[in-house]
Amino acid sequence: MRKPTINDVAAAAGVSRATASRALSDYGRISEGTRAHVKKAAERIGYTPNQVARSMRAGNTKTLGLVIIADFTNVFFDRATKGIVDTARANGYEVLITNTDENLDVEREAIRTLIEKQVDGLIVVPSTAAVHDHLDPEARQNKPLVIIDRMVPGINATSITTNDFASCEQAVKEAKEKGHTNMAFLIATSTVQEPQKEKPILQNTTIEDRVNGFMNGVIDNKVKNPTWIFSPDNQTQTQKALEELLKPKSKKEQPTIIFTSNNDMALAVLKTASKLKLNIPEDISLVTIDDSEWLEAIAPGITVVERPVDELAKLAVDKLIEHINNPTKKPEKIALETKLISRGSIKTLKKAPK
Amino acid sequence: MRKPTINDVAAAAGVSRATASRALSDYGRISEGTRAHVKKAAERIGYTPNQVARSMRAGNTKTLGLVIIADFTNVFFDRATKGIVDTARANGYEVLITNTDENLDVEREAIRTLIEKQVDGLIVVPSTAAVHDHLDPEARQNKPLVIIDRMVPGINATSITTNDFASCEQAVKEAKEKGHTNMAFLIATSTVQEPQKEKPILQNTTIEDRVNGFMNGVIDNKVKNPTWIFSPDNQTQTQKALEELLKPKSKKEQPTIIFTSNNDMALAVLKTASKLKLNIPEDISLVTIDDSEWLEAIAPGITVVERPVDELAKLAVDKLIEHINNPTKKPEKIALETKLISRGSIKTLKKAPK
DNA sequence: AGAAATTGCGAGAACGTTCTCGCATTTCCT
DNA sequence: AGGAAATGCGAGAACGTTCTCGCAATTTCT
Repeated sequence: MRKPTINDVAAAAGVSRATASRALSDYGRISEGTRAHVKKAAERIGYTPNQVARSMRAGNTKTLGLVIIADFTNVFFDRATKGIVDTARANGYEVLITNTDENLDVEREAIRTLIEKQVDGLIVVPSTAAVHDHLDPEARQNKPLVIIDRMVPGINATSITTNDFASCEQAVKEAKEKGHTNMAFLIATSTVQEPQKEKPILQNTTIEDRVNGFMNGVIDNKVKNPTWIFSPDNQTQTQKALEELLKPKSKKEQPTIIFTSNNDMALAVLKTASKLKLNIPEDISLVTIDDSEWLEAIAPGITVVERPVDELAKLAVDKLIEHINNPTKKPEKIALETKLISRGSIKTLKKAPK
Repeated sequence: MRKPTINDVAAAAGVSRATASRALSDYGRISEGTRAHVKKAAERIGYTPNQVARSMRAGNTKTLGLVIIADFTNVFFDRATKGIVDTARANGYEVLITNTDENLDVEREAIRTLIEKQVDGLIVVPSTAAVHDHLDPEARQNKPLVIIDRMVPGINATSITTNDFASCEQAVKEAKEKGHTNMAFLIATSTVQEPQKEKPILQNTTIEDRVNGFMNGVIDNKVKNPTWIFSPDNQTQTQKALEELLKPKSKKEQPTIIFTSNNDMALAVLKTASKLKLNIPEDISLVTIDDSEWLEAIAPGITVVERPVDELAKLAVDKLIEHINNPTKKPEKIALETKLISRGSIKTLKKAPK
């Protein structure tokens, strides 16, 4: 009734447990005859190895832990998850996944649990850049860690991020060249309660990088009076702020283009535009960050800053496994380049002067 | 240098290993004083329990296995994954995830691996309805199994699916009432090499259910000459078939509405419409299955059949845990109701003639 | 006060593997 | 042919827990 163990295989084959193990795991000194004999016996009684016991002995689990933020409005995390799972599998690892919903306490608890489950390494999207005690080597029992998407200053771990700065800057340049002078920037942030115009302390380095890229574009291209809206990642508040922004006023003040810091914000723009009967790009232009298939499919195609998410995911797993195989390997800080994909969502207002 | 075990805690507290275990896991007979003393010692030396060893002894891992299809064009699987991970976590379980990309061999292998890793139960989106030997009780060592999204005829396991039939039928009815008589149906299938008009053997029961719903709607509403396109889930071939369908011809033959069987097909329609400069719904109406935030955000909002994915995910985990806690529990077949969400993507051609 | 019940704790087995030894037996070399 | 080397296999320990027993010390009951 109990499921067969290696002892049962040994008994069925008439050999010792040690020999059975040697036959099944192909190691050590064993004759070809007995090996085949044991394998046949194992097959006959329907034996399957117990990886938990094997892990116990071996001291590794061939399992990676992934702590990530599940957010469907942004395919980045879903794509990253798939990339990580597939790459891990190709290397003989499975992945234990936890979703934090960007909550630090959940993240703490998740890492503790994964460590207790003896994962061989961790990939984490940190929910905040402010603290990292729960990510420090002691907290993770010196297990290798790769953080992705966002940097955490001062952390002792390999990180793989994207360099959004240049592409954001370039997006502003492209808008200016197409004649846009009144620009609005809609930035997601979880620190502020109400949408505001002043730059708050941003929770993570990725958003910070994007804002800095936009700001640099504003300065380089001499954009006058850009409108900044820092809004919580919250549909109702964001849409209210947008309606305020887009409702008819003097031509001088009305923005002709909106840059959003993520797809959630872009969706808010689309919804508000739809509500106010504004068309893209005839009435308002739009640029966002992170590509998604629907951004390409909807007419006229939304211009986006694309991040190399598949490459990032693969690299994260590869680097993690390198660390697992070589514990003395030094951490690296890797930033992958992004790309501005120009589609039809920036209206050409006039030829650029000069 | 080694990380502390319960033996180290025992030594540090000056008690036996048994007492240390009693103190840390809060069971058995132990005095309040020694319990506190041991806990303090554990804290001091930085002890964290080893769940692998615990699993070894206990015979359970508090881990569930999820075998799913990662497909970003359809949020269903991503939402389901999140729902499953979160619900599992709330019940003290972690989730090992494998992606099959709808490949049966990968699915087979994934299930074997998860069983070897001693998961306490499995949730599977079966890639095909045709075979299920790898899902049979022996193959999974009598571990509980819940299959979701698709039925597998003749399988001995709990299944949680959605009843798409009624909503698909209703969608056709609504189109007819708005005056549509020339209808086209675009169905995803992986069995055919080229788009075809004849209904092939469909790989899974969910698609089958949708097609049957559409067909029933066609019959009930006396729709003449519906156009059926069964196409592989492949952008280029599907778009070619669509261009053929939508290119100008006599008014009589031109469909005024397209129903698609999933979001991937809907994206193909959007792309083709964009390419041919056709607007939705002015030039062509559209209805698809499975809601996504962008389907609501893009003007004028796409009418969809919504499936209760969060509920489905939660139910899958709840039922699985019930089976884990009560191995004699009988399998159930549960079908959740879907809902037609009417937005603006069906153009009103004329009032229905009552 | 003496017997009975209760309490607190340690010794040791068990979960299912892998791996190090050691000991026969066989093969090889001169 | 006789010793050395190689081969094949079994006994037993180890990985880190939990849990059953048994025993001494304490408390409770009559």
